[in-house]
Amino acid sequence: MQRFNDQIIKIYNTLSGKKEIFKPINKGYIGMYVCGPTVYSNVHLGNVRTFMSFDIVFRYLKHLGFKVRYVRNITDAGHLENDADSGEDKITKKARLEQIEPMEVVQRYTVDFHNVLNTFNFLPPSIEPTATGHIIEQIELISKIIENGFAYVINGSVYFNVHKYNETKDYGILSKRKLEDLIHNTRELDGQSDKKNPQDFALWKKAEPQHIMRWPSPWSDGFPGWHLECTAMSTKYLGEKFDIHGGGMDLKFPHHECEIAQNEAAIGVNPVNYWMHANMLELNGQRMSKSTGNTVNPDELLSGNNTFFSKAFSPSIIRFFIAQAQYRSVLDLTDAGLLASEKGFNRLMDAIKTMENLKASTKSSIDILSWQQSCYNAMNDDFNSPILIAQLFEAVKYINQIKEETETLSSEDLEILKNTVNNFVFDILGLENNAKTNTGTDKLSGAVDVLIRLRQDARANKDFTMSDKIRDELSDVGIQLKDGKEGTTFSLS
RNA sequence: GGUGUCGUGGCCGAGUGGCUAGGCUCAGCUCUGCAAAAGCUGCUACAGCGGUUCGAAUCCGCUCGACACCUCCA
Repeated sequence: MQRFNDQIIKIYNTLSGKKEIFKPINKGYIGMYVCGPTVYSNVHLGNVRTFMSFDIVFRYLKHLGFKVRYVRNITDAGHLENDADSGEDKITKKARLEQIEPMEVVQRYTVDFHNVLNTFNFLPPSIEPTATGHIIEQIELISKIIENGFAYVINGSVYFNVHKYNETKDYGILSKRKLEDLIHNTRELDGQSDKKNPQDFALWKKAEPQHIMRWPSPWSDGFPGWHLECTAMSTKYLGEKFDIHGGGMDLKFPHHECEIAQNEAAIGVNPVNYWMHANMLELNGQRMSKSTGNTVNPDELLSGNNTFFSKAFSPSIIRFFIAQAQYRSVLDLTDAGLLASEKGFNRLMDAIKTMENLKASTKSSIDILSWQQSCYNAMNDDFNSPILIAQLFEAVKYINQIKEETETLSSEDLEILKNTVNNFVFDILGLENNAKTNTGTDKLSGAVDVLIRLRQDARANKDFTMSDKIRDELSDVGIQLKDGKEGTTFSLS
């Protein structure tokens, strides 16, 4: 269904600093590239937030009927510890520390990454290319940049000439930096450098003799620079110019700035129409940092096995918590915040369960179509998921009111309500109803229904000791009974 | 030091020149055998100080404060 014809999407473009109306290069098709992880350690929740933001973008665009090619790379080589020549490739360093083959590092943390994303119900990207799988493309790209005069070779390494580039192009166009300021503020790094200027960055690094990850090239046996892989792979799979490029805020400079420079230097075009940057996740008001221990891994949060949180939280509750903030805002992960999200999430899920059994009326007292459009409006406005969730709670109110018979919906409108809620909650936000996915739920509900009937009998006989005993003991094992006009229902807490 | 983002009610978090999201918490009421759930109602905020405007939390300036980036980072 081509719903996109009816919707006007606005995206906050880092390049312009404004919300812009989104127009894909080819009608109905979207090319989207998001910088994936460097697989040298376990992903943490900050990573999860960024990728989740773009997962929701991907899901929404697909829902609208766009054909989206979503490319998210795996950086498995070339990402240096720092910019000095002594800087070691992150993967190589980890391999040396753990005394294993670099590709074992890559394998281990790629698997971890995929496991975590599966747990959080991510949609897989269309293509997930690796840096090591595109060495040839990267070498070709470097050759072009050298040919065009924007890079130089020294001692087998190739560096991008930022100063030369800035003479005719704008280095800093994305991050709003001026080369002048960078020159004055670049910190002196230890170790001697082959670079002509500290602002120059590596396109190809000659490998030291002990370096295991190495490939032959016209300049030396070595490995590609980090910024290069994204340019090579985005060009290969999305073309010289594509629609959306996403990533974490922290990649804006220098990584994304360098991507633009490389593309301009090699091909002569700015590669991306819309740059999107997801903001950081904090833990208890402070930046997540491995060095200070202020960090929590997904499995620690899901198992409750950590020192920060009072209990374990399910993946959907974390997803819901993240979606309650706009992707461009800093979000603070706290126990109180997660507990509040858990309650809200459960209320939403209870309402969805209630919704399935609602009775239609002959007339509608609610303007369901205008409510439905407000859901789209929320997402159209730079993927504003918190507003969408506010609208979903409007629906919760409607559902309860219809159940209480203070509002009515025709069968046609009731279908619209159901479809819209299900689309936005499950397909677009990617939430999962935990009760639904529990195995054996049918048998469980059968058993609970028996207890509910026994309790009804007891209540009819005014044997409240017995009825309360049933209620309280079910509550103790996490089953909560709810008495309503239409009888008693239950939910799992 | 430079660049950028931001300061919203008890908490979390949207929004943005006039119609003032939502969640959680709290209080009251309705319903109920009692609870819970649900519904209804209440708590009316935008750091401070100036300015622009008929009107600003929203625009401009200053002050104070927070954060990010400038070195690898989602």
